[in-house]
Amino acid sequence: MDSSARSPPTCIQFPVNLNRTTHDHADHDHHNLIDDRRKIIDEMDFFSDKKEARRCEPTSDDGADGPSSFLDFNVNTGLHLLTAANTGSDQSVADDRISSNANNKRGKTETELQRMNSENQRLKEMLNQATNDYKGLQRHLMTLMQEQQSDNNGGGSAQERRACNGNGKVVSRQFMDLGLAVAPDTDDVSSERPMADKEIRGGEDLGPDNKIPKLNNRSPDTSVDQATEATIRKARVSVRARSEAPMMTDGCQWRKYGQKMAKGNPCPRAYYRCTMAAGCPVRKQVQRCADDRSVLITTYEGNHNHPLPPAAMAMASTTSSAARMLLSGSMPSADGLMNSNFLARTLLPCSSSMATISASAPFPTVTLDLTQSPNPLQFPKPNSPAALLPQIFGQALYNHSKFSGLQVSQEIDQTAQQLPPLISSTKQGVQNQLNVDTANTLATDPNFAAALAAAITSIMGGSCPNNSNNSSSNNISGVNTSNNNSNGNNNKLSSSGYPVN
DNA sequence: CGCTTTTGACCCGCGC
DNA sequence: GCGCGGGTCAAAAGCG
Repeated sequence: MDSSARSPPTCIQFPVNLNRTTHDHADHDHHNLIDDRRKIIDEMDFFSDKKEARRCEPTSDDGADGPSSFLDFNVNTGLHLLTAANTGSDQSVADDRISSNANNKRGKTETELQRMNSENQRLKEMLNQATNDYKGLQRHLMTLMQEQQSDNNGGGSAQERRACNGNGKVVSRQFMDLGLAVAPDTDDVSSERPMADKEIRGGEDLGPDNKIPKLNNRSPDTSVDQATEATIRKARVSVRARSEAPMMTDGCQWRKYGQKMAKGNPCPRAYYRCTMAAGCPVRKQVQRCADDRSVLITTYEGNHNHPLPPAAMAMASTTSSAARMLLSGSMPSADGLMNSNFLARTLLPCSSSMATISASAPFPTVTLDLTQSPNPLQFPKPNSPAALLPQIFGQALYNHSKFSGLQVSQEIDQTAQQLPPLISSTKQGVQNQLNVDTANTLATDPNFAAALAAAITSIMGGSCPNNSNNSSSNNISGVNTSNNNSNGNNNKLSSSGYPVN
């Protein structure tokens, strides 16, 4: 398994913002090109007669939604020309009946068509040139990163590694691992699904396996994997977010299976399990913060064993990655605890208060605190606040990757129960690489994570008054903060709609 | 009618 | 062994 083969899945960590940032990234490199294209099109319109220009306008609108991709570019240009050709053809038919000057007009149009064809050719060459330049730069960047990493290999101390953002192979591998944690390589899908299914059945009594202790009933050969599995399943990711909505939108389908009063909190804790696939082991708990009931605490546990919609990929990526990070940072050893504390410090160094790791029993937990607004900034609102979490975790994991040991074999071994790939096409594979670069670039921005958290907080807080608008699509019944009673184990709570995924 | 929520009961681990 | 608390089960109820 060479490093080049590993690269593609690396970026799956940032499924949502990747798309956005990829655009941004591409825009940086192709901004001039796009601008040039538009200018050129304008020029074409300028050279065309007014009728043609008017006819071309709707065509150019086809690709006018946001930053245009290369595909849009090609198609757009082609349509442009085709429209012109058709225009000429139609005109000639009509003109045959009307005027003897039609031939003159037709000849004019054909000349125009030839000119536009050559223009189109020239634009395509420019596009290819820009694409090649970009790929070359990207390769160069990767080379530099690897060189830097090899330089850093000499110094073994954590401090040294902390001081320098040595990435290269280490980071790549970490990203790969994380990618596997959520969405394994495309090529593995076909062989993976059956394995995942077998895993589910093997976990026997379909009955949402759950019962962690029961995992220990397998063959001795898999004892290590079992331990890893159990640890991963126990590892939890807790997200604190300020929201009046009953539940954080994460794109998954959940079914409530229980509710209890937790000690020390007047608000009940609701238990949900993922219902997007039978036997999916993922659970989550939703509870209001005792101190501040406007804060919603959502705790995720486990990894999905089924495909997820993009919206759900975000949170799934976050939780899965965090679980894996905990796995490497909270092994049952003194070193594990130390490592966890170390991780806590390395998580989001620019906003250390946002993420904490608790290695204490019973379960290692990463807590993402999105309730603090260190640096209010304006960000484009994503479809789901959860969509941004992987970005934050990307930062955390990026940093963590410099310190933690990597369980490559484990990661590979556990691909079987991980999610299928988010990305399958070659073009998107290229985007993956761009995404990693983008994530790395963003991770180096000291204000990025903090600003992002502020944006998330504002988004979630802003969704309160009309959360039916923002969260109705994915919302699930959850905790009601107002009508809690504290007698006995269970409380009656109001319910709401189901996810519409 | 099928799915989800509710909710009392049950199981399990842990501390004493 | 017992009590406590967290977590889950499953029958009943609710809902569209």
